[in-house]
This record gives sequence, structure tokens and C-alpha cells, in this order.
Amino acid sequence: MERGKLAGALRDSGLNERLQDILEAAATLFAERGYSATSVRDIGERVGMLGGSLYHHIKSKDALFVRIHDIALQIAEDRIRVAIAPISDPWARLEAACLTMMDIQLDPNSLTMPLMNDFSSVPAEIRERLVEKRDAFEQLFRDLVAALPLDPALDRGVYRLLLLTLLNSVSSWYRPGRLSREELGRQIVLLFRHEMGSADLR
Amino acid sequence: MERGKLAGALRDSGLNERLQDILEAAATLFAERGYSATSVRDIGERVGMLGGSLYHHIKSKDALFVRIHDIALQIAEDRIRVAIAPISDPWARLEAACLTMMDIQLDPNSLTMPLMNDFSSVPAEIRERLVEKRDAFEQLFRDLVAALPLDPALDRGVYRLLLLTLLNSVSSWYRPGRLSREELGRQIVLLFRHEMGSADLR
DNA sequence: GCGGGTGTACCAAACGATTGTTACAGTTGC
DNA sequence: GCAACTGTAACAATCGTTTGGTACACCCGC
Repeated sequence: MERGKLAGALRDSGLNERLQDILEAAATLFAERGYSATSVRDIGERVGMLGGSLYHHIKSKDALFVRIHDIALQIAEDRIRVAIAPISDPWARLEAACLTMMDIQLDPNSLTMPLMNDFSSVPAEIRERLVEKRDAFEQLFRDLVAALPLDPALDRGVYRLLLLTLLNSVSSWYRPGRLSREELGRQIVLLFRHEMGSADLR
Repeated sequence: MERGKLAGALRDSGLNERLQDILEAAATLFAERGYSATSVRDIGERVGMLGGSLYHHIKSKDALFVRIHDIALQIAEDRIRVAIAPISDPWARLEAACLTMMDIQLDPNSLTMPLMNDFSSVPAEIRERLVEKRDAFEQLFRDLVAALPLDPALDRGVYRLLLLTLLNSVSSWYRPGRLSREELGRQIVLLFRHEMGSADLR
């Protein structure tokens, strides 16, 4: 059975196989409809069992979401680190990171990143827990941006936030067809390519 | 009582005053927690009455959301048209539109734009209705982008989508303080300023 | 090899709470 | 006293979660 890269990476962790199915199904539904619009019974139906039976594998719906969020974030971070490791040029490193991120977000049949931007529908109690993990992930991009010879007119803080916002939200409107994932990624890095100095040579 | 500009504009429409309160309260809650995480009773509590009593003013929760969405979109479109009307330079027109949009999205105590990007938590039936109205709104930006002497390496379609995505999602992370709204808006237009030709003179 | 014990994985059914919505009675202002 | 409004109270449906029970796999002593 063919599987997405994130899901593939998920397989190698020592988790129960059935639990992996649940995580994958829940991640898809959370990404599609949001947290509170996804019921436990919906998730159960997708993996072929009743909603109540899920509680043999998970502790609660909250915990399930947090778990998915953490795993997806960790896998994404690992993949990006691998992608940028052999590259030294700062712009090329950022581009590699963006393309990897795009690949992760747009890869169908994979453990998609659920609601990286929009935590609005998740309860406030677990939101803290999420942004904490997310900050660690963003440190990666903070370093990448810090290394850029960036146009001094641009604020590196906003620059990073805007970039991450775009990378995380493409999945909400991108549909394969007219534009390939690689081309879309390249458009984004092109947009963010603002060299230091007066000339913008390309 | 001081009110935001959108809410102010809302006052001038021939609507019932109590209904305006409801629209405003619901818009805030929808923007904060998302559609399905906001209950009718929550909305009622915010305007000081019981959830069931709301139904004397609204037809249903769905219809309420659609109505808010349409009004917010219409008001935004009007304000942007006014802002860009006296300007002729294409880049200046885009900048004016972006700054107005930013002002709308970040204006506290106003009828905020609920979930312009993220329709994930709204039922699929009304989603169609929303994107239809939204497409009309986006035509405005389509025209603005079409008039730009844009770097030919950039696709105008994705360019517009990326720009709108950013403009719509700033409210999810922006908090007043370090950066003013104007500065944030200027950072965005700076990022999207990719002139035609080789030189990027600023 | 066989029976009893143990644990995993699931279903069926229900729990109380909350959801959107409604019918109706009461209050208020003109 | 009429009309516009709001509270009361309930409706069926769905929510997350728990319970009790069942089918099946495994292991151990005999």
C-alpha cells in the first residue's frame, strides 16, 4: 500500500499500527473540518469502528489532537533539517526549507499538519500547549531568516511570521492542476527574495 | 460610545439596532473561536439575552453567519474602493488597498471579518454560498494586480492568492505593541513589491 | 493437547451535557 | 391594547465519554 511520506515516517515509530490509523484519520479530518467540527464518531467511522471504541487507544479527543500536532511538527522539523543540512548558501537553505514544508503540507494521503495557523477552534486550555511546541519549531525558521542578507527595510520578525503563515495556509486553497507544488513553492521563495543592497539581481 | 469603523458603517444601514448588536457580537465570537465552536447561547450571552431569544431577530445560525460574512465583505469592498479611487499609480493603489484591508482586519471593537480564509469549520452547504460572494470581492484585487508592472517571473494568480491569504490571516497572530498596524501593512506591500525589469530601486 | 487465566480490541448501549431550534407565556413601550 | 421583544422551558439530536460484555489471541501448568 502506497503511503505519504509523513505517514511513512510515522510507521517507523514504535506505535501501535491501529493507533497510527487513528492518528492519520483524525489528522485528515481535523485539517479538513477543524477541531470542533470533527466528532469522535467521525474519526471512528473513518477507521472502521465506533466512536467509543477509540477510547481503547486514546485518552481523550484533546489528547489526540495534541498528539497529532506534536508528531506532525516533529516529523516536519526532522525532514526540513535533513533537507537543509547539505546546503550552505542562506537563500538556498531557506528555499529548501520552504519547498520541503510545501511538500509536507500538500502531500495527499499523509499525516497533514492540522491547523498550524488556526487554533481558533481548539479549546483554550490546550492552545497553550500547542503554541509552546510550535515555538520550538519556529526557531528553525528564525535561524534560517537570521542568516539571510536581508533587505534592511524588512523586519525579520514579521518576515518569518508572514512566510510561515503562507506556508501553512496554502493547503486551504491549493488544488493540484494548473500549478505544481514545486512551482508554487518557488513562487513563494521568489516573493520573499529581497536581497540586501540596491540591486535585485535574478 | 466609541465604535469601530466597520461597526459605524453598519449603523448607517437600515437595520434594527438590536440586530446590529447581535451581528457584531456574533462576528467577534466567530472570528475568535470559529463557527462550530461558537454556540448560539454564547452569542446571546454577549448581547445580554438568552440564546433562544435570538431567533426573534435571526432565522438560523447558518443564516446569521452568511449575513455577517456578506455585510463584512461588502463594507470592506466599499472602503477599499474609496481608498484607491483618488490614486492612479498601480503600486500606490495596491498599497492603499492593503493598508485599508489591514485596518479593517486589525481594528478592535469592530465587525471583524470572520474566517475569510478558513471556512473549514463551517458546514459544507453554506460554504458554496460564501466562496461565491468572496469571489466577487477578490475581483477587486484581481484588477489591482492586473494593473501592476509585475516581475514576469511571478504568476499573478498565485500572487493575488498569497497576498489575500496574508491580509486575511494577520489577525490571528498580530497583537498591538511592537509593531503598528501601518508598519505591518507597509512590510507586506514591501514584500510584494517586485517590479518589472532587473532593477529593484527603492 | 487441553483447560483456565490474562490481555487486547472491539461493539452495544447508555451516561449527562450541550447543541440548534421551537412554542408559548410574559413583559415592555407606545 | 397592540406589537415588538425577551424569558421559560422544552424538543430531538449530537456531543465526549464510560460501562459491561464479547470474541479472539496468547501463555502456562498439567
